[in-house]
Amino acid sequence: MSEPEISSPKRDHLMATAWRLFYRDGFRAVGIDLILAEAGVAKMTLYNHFASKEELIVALLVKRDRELRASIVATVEAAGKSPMKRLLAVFDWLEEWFGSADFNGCVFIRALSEYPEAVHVIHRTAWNHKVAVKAMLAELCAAVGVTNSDGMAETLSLLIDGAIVAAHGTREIGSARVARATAVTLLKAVV
Amino acid sequence: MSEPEISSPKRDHLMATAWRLFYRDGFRAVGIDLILAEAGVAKMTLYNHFASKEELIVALLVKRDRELRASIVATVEAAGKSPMKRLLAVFDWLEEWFGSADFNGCVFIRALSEYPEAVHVIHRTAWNHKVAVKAMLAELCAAVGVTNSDGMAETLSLLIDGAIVAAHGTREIGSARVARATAVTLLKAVV
DNA sequence: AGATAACTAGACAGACCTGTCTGCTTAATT
DNA sequence: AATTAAGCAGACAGGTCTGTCTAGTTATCT
Repeated sequence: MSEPEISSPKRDHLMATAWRLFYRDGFRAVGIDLILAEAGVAKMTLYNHFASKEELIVALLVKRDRELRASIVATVEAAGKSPMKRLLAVFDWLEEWFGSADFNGCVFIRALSEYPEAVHVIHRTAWNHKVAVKAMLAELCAAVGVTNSDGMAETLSLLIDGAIVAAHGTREIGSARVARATAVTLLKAVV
Repeated sequence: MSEPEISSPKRDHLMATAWRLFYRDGFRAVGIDLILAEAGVAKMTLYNHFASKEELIVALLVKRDRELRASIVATVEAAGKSPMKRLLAVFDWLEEWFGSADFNGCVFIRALSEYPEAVHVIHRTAWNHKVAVKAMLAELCAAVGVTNSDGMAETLSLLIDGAIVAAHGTREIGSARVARATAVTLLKAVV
């Protein structure tokens, strides 16, 4: 409800600061007061833009979902026309992400973890992202010529999420390459 | 430090109560006071057994790690002598776990998420579990005759953790079957 | 110049947090 | 019977949490 897409400098700045702190330390670990102090913004400004901390978190997840998928799409497009190269570009994107300086796991998996109840709006919002990514993968699989593109997308999703968890646990990029190599093996078997 | 393996009724009861609440709601979401109230135990009793909340959490993760791996081993042993059946029994174990009434994700992935910093003792303890499971998988793979058993174990770990995340997001057991079918495909290709 | 909207600082409520301390009771052991 | 260990209830400290409210300030628009 309420206007979902309004943008303003203060709102954007609050979201950027909140994102940085939440992603670094966790949603429950970071309080509103810290976000306000770091952003240099008054408390009522936050509560004029967001009804609650929960709504702020949901807005951040929705925004991050859009940006992340757009980033994947850009990498896929840059990979050229070959459907196979385009699909595998997702794993290259993954490897680059794991290697970035501020990588700290997947915020959606972490949101699922911090708000574990199935009915919680943050839990559901986080899972929506994974569903959307799986749909992207299914399209890329279909372009490659995979008959059961939904099934293959589901499998690739497992590999990707597993690789993200491993990268968070080890701080190494290797799991992206393992996932990619496994994807190649699986795709060779069906195309 | 301090005696790591002491067991007492009060300590066990505290750990059981704490486990239930932490697993249901999360580590940061559950306070010491709630655990004490639910357990019917005085605060000083808790702090006589554990130096801090953090130490309690670590003790719970270590205990859960032992129990969980023992449960997997039991399932593997019950699967008979065929190395392939024993390896695939892990995925049957997974499916049964996903279907259990109180399944609420993997507490280790959730601990990685709630304590995202690499150096945090809870983060490291949680990851230790994943390393230990991977070692189990490598042994089972070697018994099957997989040459690169460590590599295959790494891949299967990705599938398993991905399946856990998916089961937590969907509350459905299907991801266990997808992971199992993928494992069969991969194993057929190398054995 | 007057009105409107956005932002500010800061107090405030009421609850919760972890961890410590004290004084008392129970139970087992010697 | 005396000692020791374990657990009890509850106060306490010092801080943090989300969210509300007030009153004053800036800036824009008509």
